[in-house]
Amino acid sequence: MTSEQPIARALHGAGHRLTPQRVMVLSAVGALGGHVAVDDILARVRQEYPFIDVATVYRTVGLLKRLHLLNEVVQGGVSRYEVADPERRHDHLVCEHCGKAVQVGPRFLDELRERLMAEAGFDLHVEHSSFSGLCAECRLDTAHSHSGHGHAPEAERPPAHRPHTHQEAV
Amino acid sequence: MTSEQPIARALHGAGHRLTPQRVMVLSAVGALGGHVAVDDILARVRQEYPFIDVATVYRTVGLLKRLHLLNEVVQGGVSRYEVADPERRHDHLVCEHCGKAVQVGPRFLDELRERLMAEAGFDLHVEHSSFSGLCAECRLDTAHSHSGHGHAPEAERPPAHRPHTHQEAV
DNA sequence: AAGCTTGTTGCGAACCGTCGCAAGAAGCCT
DNA sequence: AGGCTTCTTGCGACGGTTCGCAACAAGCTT
Repeated sequence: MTSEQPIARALHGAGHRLTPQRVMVLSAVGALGGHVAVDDILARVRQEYPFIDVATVYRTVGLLKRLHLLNEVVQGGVSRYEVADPERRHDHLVCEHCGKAVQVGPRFLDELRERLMAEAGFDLHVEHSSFSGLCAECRLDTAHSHSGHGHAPEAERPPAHRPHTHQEAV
Repeated sequence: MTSEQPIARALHGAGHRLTPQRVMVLSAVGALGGHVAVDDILARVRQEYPFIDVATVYRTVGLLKRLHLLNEVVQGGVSRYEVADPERRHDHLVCEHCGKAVQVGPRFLDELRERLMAEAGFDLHVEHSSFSGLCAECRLDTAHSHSGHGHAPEAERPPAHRPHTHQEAV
């Protein structure tokens, strides 16, 4: 199982060094699967190397994200990570109510990207942006009285459950 | 200048209380103008009421945001606020390089909203989402070698300048 | 006007993430 | 292999933000 070929190439290609910590962080995310929090990564890596520091994990996931080896999903203020599979690119819509991350295909946001580029000259980095709202389920649950979507300040969203790692595909 | 009519109605309408702190925070944001950081709000309010706490300011801007009296702009990890004017709604694209917030009219993101709602059943809250990328200026500056936009992990973005309060309209 | 209820405040502690720095180690060049 | 340079690591400290809790006060009720 010497599958650290890609990470080695990616790091060296960008002038970075291949360190055990980096390999361990990446494979921890892979092993844990889904959307993994920094804390979970830390705990996992410490199973085989107890001396790793949180700062290192943060720096590493940041780097791996910039190298497109990891994707970041910001869920309720905290960041979670997943291994980036270019074959199956998808973006995340995070529900403010239940905290779940809904995955959508590239087609939704690519159009936005192109429009922003063409009309505002702004190069949107979809992977670094965060899309927040209400998922289909919670939208129906929360559908009490709503006269209209006007400006009259009134509606508040209920607090979230803060689950651990939920996902849902579209 | 008894213009706290709206805030009173907004708070009461949503079952919240009208407190001096809340009024002061809102008018501080208005008085300071532009995209205001929590620290600035705190300092400003303390000029007339030195006992207010940071936590209160945070709780208050959070509440006023939920009531659509304030908009939040997340710039490089720190939140800034501006008074929400429904007449001139606009959304923010934050540049990862220079930290500036580019304002764009509603037309860009409304379409995305509708599409996500129709096709994924997801109710996107544009005001709570964050759009990150490169502004026109920085995109040209940063345009060194870029063979293609493929998956080959290579490109990293340079560090930001972290300015204080920059704005730019489109 | 006085009482009660419940949302709010201020405070301190906790939390997530980042920074600066000195020690350690990748990778390069003999 | 040995040495050098420069990137990384681990650590402690710090910044922005949130949380828990007891004291406080808005606004309702009488």
